[in-house]
This record gives sequence, C-alpha cells and structure tokens, in this order.
Amino acid sequence: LISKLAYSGVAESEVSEILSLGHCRSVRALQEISSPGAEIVPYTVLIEGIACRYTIVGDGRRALIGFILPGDFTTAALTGLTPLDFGILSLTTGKIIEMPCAELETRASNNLHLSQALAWSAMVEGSIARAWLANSHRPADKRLAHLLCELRQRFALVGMGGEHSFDLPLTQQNLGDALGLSTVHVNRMFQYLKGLGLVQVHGHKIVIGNLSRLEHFAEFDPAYLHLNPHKTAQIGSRDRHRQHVEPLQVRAMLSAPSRRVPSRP
Amino acid sequence: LISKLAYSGVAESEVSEILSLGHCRSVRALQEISSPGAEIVPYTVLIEGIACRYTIVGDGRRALIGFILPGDFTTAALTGLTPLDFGILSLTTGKIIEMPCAELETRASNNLHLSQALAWSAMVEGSIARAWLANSHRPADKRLAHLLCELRQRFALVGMGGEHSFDLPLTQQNLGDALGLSTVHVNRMFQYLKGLGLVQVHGHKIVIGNLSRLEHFAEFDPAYLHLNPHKTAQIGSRDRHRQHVEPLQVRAMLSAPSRRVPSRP
DNA sequence: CGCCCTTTTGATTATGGTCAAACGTTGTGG
DNA sequence: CCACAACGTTTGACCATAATCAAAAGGGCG
Repeated sequence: LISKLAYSGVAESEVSEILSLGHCRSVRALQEISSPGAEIVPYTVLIEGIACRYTIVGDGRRALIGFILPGDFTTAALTGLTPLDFGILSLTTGKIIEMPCAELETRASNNLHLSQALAWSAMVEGSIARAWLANSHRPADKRLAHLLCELRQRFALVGMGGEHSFDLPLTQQNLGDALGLSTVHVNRMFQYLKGLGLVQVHGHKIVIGNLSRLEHFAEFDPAYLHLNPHKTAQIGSRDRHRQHVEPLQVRAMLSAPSRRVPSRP
Repeated sequence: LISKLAYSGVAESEVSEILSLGHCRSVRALQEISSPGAEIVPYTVLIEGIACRYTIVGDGRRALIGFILPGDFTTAALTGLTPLDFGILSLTTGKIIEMPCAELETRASNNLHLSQALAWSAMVEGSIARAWLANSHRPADKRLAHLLCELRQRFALVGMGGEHSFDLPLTQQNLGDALGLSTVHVNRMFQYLKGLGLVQVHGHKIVIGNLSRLEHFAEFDPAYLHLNPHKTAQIGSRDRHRQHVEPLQVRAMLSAPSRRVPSRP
C-alpha cells in the first residue's frame, strides 16, 4: 500500500527516499498522535485518513484549529517550537509516517528542495490559520460553506475528489468543533445550504452542483492556499478524467513549492 | 529616537546594524502599510504604535486577524508567500522600518542568528494565530480577557508595561474587530470584567488587579507565546523597577530565540 | 435483530447584534 | 475662552443568531 506512490516533477525520487527514513504505522479513529505539551515531536506525515490539531477550551470542549489531510505534515516545520501548544488527533482510521527530527533536519540542511518544502508547508499552514480566523467572523452558513470549499480544494490537490464532489469522512460534530458551532446548528446549516442548492450530501460524499456559486457565497478565495497556477490547472483536468489516484499523495506537499525560489530577483 | 536602543545578549550590535539596512518612516493612524494581494512586501519592523493584519469579510467589515506590536515584523518570514493574503494597517500613529527583501535575505543566509530570529518570529506568529482560533471558541467575556492577557504579556516583553498595567491605545471597535464582537458588546464585556474586579480601565490604561486571577478566568496559558524561562523572569523584575524603556524594543524579537539551536540533541 | 453512533427535528433559552440616543473627551476655529 | 465638531464610550430597548435540551429517526455493524 505504501508503495503506491504517484509523484510529479523532481521531487519524485526524493519523496520516497525521505519517507523511507521514517516508519509507517496505522492509527485508529480518535487516537492521539501527538499530545499538547510534548517536548519532542517527530516529523509526521499523514498518509491516509483525516486528523486534526486541537486545543481544549472551557469545560473540556475540543476546539479544532486545523484539519490535516493526506500528504500534510501534522506539525509542519512547527517542531522547534516545543512544548507543543496543541494536540494532534486522528479523526478517522488512517496511516502516518513518523520521521525522527534529527534525521530529517540534517537531510534538509543538505537538500534545498526539502527545506523549501518544509518552509512552504509551514507558511501555507499559517495562511490557512489566518483564513480560519477571518472565517470565524462570518455567520454560520458562510462559515460552513467556506470550510467545505477549503476542504474540497485541499482534497482535490492530492487527487481525492474533484470540482464537483469529494468524500468527507467527518461527523457533523467534528465540523462543529472546527467551526465553533454546535452539532445541531451545523446540521441546520447543511439543510440551509441544501435548500439553496449549493451542496448535496450523500452519506459522506459532498456534491457541489455549482462550485463557483458556492465559492462566491462563501467568500472563498483559493489564493490563501497558495497553489501555483499550473497546479491549480491540473486539478480541473484530474477531475474530468476521474482517474483513480491512490492515497499517499505526498506529491502535493513536496512538488508545489518547487516553483518558488529562496530569494526574489 | 531610533538610536535609543536597548538590546540584550549577542544580538545587540547585530540589531542596529540590520535595522540600518532599512529606512524608518512614520505612519499615521489607519494607514495601509501593505495591501492585500501585494506581490512584493518588504521586511518591515514596527517600531512604535500598533498595527494589525486584517482581511475584509462580508459587506466590508474589517476582521483583524492579528496585532502587530513594537518590535514585531509586520509579515514575519511570511514574505515568500505572495501575493499577500491579508492587509496590514496601522491603528495608531507610529514608526516602521522597511528593509528590502533581497538585502535581508542575503544577510540572513550568512547569519545564523538572524535566520533563526526570522524563523522563530514566524513560528510564534503561527502559534498566536492558533491561540486566537481557540479563543474564537470561547464566550465573549473570556475572549476579551484572553486578548487582554496576550497583549499585556506581549507589551511587557518589550518593556511597555508590567504585570499590573499597560497602555492600550486601541478603540473598543478595534478590539471588537479582532474578537469578532460588536463594539457595543465589547463595551458590555468590559463592564462585566470590571464588575468582577478583573480589570480596570482608565482611558487607554488597562489596570489588572490580580493577574493570575484574570489569566485563570481567561484560560490564558502564556506557553503559546514561547517565551523562554529566563525571558519571562525578566519581565517581572522589569516591572518592579518601573524603569523607563524607550520604544524600539527589537530586543525581544531578536534575543529571545537565541537560546534555540537549529537541531535537537 | 439490536445496539450504538449519527443525523434530524422541534421547542425553548441565551448570547450577542442592531438601532438609537446620550454622554465625555479632545481638538479646532471663531 | 467658548462653541462646535468629531470621535469614542456608555446605556437601553429590541431583535436575531445560535446554543441547549430532548427526542425521534436513520444507518452501519456485530
């Protein structure tokens, strides 16, 4: 299963090499991957499933402060800032690869592409956090719509879904914890969005009739995900062909930043 | 005014040297320092005053997604991720130093301390963003209290205020835009916190009778600001002596990360 | 089949938003 | 020096969005 990799560009051979540094393990749903306050956090890539960053708020409510999708680092280049100020939890069953900090860091210092990838990953993560902050200032309906747009885009980036649909194995409670809404209200907002004809929900499959209409409604501007143009273009075509893409699209993580050079002209 | 610098540790001479790379200019209140979508964003340090990162949400509401205090970079090491996905706006009159990207970057590649400082700065910024996300899941009273705790701590870090009071030249509208609350409700929450004896407000001066009580109420854990222990200790003593510290405490930014080494043992 | 988890719905409450007006402060100009 | 304008704070009345409580209805899996 791990061997079914699809890469693009120069990163192809590097990725498998780098991933072989760590060891892969399965996680069940609701398993703590890293705990808040941890002093040593290995570089961890999520290969399959969905995880989240969270902090506990108030009485014991779990506030999700970010989703981790296949191909994402659980902590980006955040390591170095310990103790960890949040926890990492799997939301579904999945697979992760853990790499010791020291090994990846020595390798990064010799490998420009890798260090760029790590930096880029951290920056996109920060950018997403800012977008979520802005989103928290929106009313519930747009908030949910915006999150759906983001997840669709990020899933599409790693080949898991296209423009019109994607699979979202999260409960409405998970979404509520991420949006700062009650489960009940998330449900009502789903009804509302369905009523507007913006989304359809079939089990865990989210279907979007008219993407640009949904994105306009949500005030979603994909710029904050900092996909580069040719990358974005690929997403569309990938969708049209409906090709099977296996899990483990570390490609997106390691190839997207390859266009960016360390210093500007 | 710029020459009145107070540094600590090894960074002292470096800081003035690096700052001399750029040129200082004054900004008035509500002046756009960098605009959303900008392709080239110089490294900019705020020297005096308060600024914010913002995005426009909904009809035209300004959502503040971060405060920039004296000694902070307006964009941390975020540059590199253009176009900028937010705007930067001064909230009071102030002073900034702008440094061309190219110069600072070439210098950073030769200077370990500097590149560490930039990375550290970006990481703390990300950490603050996550704390704000968690904060957006709290009720309004705790949300305001938490923000006050953070601002107090960050001001204290650069010598602008101590444990029991600090100057906050922001309007309640500004705070509301940051917290996602209406101006009216911010005011009500101030009344409420006053009523609980947690804060007093005298003009722009915030007075905190019992800091640990306020921090407990706000669920504020300063760990997310990633101050190192000796640094945190200094804040208290600085307060007790009530010594005059001039603006321009770039010290905090460049000295705090100096304890952190690039790779762990 | 039956249990558990999730989704859905309704009724009620509460937190926070909006509107409007009064009050204080500061700064400016006659 | 006072009047006025502009801005920020404060207060009250009312409204709206979303939370809570409770219960029913699906849906997957042993």
